[in-house]
Amino acid sequence: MITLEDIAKKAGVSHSTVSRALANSPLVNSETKERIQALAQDFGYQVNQVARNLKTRSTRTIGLIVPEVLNPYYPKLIQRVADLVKDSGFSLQLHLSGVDQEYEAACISSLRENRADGILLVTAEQGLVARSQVNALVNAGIPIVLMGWVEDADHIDMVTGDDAKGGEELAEHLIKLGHTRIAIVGKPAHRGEFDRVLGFTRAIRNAGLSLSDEMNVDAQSEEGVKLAVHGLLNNPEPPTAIFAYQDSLAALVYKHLANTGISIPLEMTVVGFDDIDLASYLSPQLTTVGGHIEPLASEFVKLLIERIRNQREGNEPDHIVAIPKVIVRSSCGAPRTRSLDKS
Amino acid sequence: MITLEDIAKKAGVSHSTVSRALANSPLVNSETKERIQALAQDFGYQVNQVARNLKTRSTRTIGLIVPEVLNPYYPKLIQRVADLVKDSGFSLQLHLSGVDQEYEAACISSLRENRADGILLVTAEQGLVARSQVNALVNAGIPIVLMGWVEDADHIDMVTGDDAKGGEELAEHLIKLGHTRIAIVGKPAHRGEFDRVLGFTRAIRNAGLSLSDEMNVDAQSEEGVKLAVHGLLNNPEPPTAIFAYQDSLAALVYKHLANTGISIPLEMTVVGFDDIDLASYLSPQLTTVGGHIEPLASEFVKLLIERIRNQREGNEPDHIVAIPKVIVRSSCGAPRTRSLDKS
DNA sequence: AGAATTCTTGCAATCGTGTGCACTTTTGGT
DNA sequence: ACCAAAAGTGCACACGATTGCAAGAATTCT
Repeated sequence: MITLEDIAKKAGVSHSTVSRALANSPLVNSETKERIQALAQDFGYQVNQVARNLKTRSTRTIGLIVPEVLNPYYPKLIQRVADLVKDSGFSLQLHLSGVDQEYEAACISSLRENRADGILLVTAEQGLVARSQVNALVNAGIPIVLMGWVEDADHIDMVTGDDAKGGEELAEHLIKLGHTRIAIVGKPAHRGEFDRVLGFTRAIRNAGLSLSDEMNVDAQSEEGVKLAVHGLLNNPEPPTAIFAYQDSLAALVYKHLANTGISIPLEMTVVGFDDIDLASYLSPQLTTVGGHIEPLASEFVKLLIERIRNQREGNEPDHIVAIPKVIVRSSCGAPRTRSLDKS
Repeated sequence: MITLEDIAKKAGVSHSTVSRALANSPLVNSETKERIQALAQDFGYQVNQVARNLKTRSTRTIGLIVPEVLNPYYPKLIQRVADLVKDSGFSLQLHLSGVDQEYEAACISSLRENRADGILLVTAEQGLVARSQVNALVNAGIPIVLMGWVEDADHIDMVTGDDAKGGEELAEHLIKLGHTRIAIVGKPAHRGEFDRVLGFTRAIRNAGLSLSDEMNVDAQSEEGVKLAVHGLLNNPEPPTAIFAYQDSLAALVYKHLANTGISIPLEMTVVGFDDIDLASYLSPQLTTVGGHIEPLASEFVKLLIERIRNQREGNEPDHIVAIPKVIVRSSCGAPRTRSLDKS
């Protein structure tokens, strides 16, 4: 690999001059500057960022830790974050903390050792696993922003989606359509999902409606959803709407309703949560809650980069909350009413 | 940030000894070694990989360049690659080359400047854009492996999925079921898709069947698929099977068949290509072609790491081909025949 | 006891850049 | 022509680690 020194020899100057010339410093004569730049170009000189990083004590790299990438929620986030990071002139170091989450701490360590300028940490179902490592970062003054739902983290910058509010608005949408018997299907695995249900049930109770236990069924596997749906349909008073609080579960609900010959939305309204791509591929397209990933990702990156740029001011940790929106598609109708067209 | 020197002072030894102690070198007395290790632990010493990388002229980092991450094909690949890279003791630097692909060259430059030990480059629809940069890498002896369909690249290591073979086997599957009038829907955007159709049509011709022009319709948008499906159904001799050569298109075909009241697979067989998650969420589950991402990713990483580990032997560039499999699900039936159960 | 060997440890150079400081050359003002 | 200011360049050190070599201390052997 060709170095500053190599170019210096060819140009008959010292490496300092080459360094300055390539940095376009006004300290070097414009003719020699051009000569050196041309030479570097010709010989395909590529700066050694490792050396530069060592000298300048900065890497212009930010680390992104995400649990996994198969759940379509995360790629959306990654794409957005990557674009923003790139636009800000940083590189992205991606780490997948894995399902077991043991690895989360190792990811943080790796990023520290590699002197990332800042860290974006997306917590997974278990919440914040590597709490002590994160605290160490904060104490060391290394910028870090969390994304997710983390308790007892007032001292850490954080962005969060307000799933409770989203659930609430979704319930209000159904109530406005006239539904009074609404079922909830799923099994909360993390704080966000728990909040969705919380907001949803709160809105239902606020509307003076009741939510009996048999309208609230656990289900996570394909088989579980099948049993849940059949159970609901066999109820003496079956629901007119089903809230599956993950889109992927809603897709399974679709499937089992189809097997039973029940039409959506004519005979049953179904809604989900997350707005993954699948939601608009389903037929009929699924009404769901989402749209907060983009603003969330923006704040996520923006906040971190501000911290990196000047750590001195605004020392108060920020907690930013994004409110998701109900995305109305064609899987909802008024209860037990036949409408004329289905397109 | 705390350095070797800091620990050395606290331990009353030189930084060389600390370095050796932390590397668990047999050159240092076991008692002092333990003392130093304990000290480093207590003070939370984190090695500066930047400095280490400079000295050792290796970063234990490999770069992965992928066009984007919203197409569900790529996350699957990324997850697999990330796991393998991690297991081999490397870090992953992810770059998204973007849709315009101008940025591909910039990604390569960045990875070179950061002295990545090797580069995994997934080409996009346009094929290999940054050809000159890749050639420069090869000339400089920097390990790089391509994934995709690249012409005139005999001198570069490459892994490729044999889409033609996959298309062929898919066609044979349909022929075996008894189909004779088969339609193809889509619009080839890159070499892989082109190959799928090529293999598919070849198998059809080899079976002595014909493929008229009106059975081969362009479509890529939702509207396009709608028109295509309606056109096919209104044909005097409509097809009994439709091959949509991306799963996402197949999903649209599903939707428009449903709108027309045609049942899959009783009245129409539909098959796709890619095996994205969507394929098994559809109802009925979609028969498609896939399963080669995992082996492809494995070879991708394995090849690169072998090149990194010892560049001397096996200087012949490798071209590895993975053959995808037909994944039979429930969207296929015999033509125009009513079967008894639909599960 | 003296010499040879083995253990430990420190010194100093190195990786490739960036940059303060000193030094030389050029410019400009009188 | 002389001197002050400005411009251009190189020297040398620093960033934080690794590592060959030498040297001192401890051990073993004759």
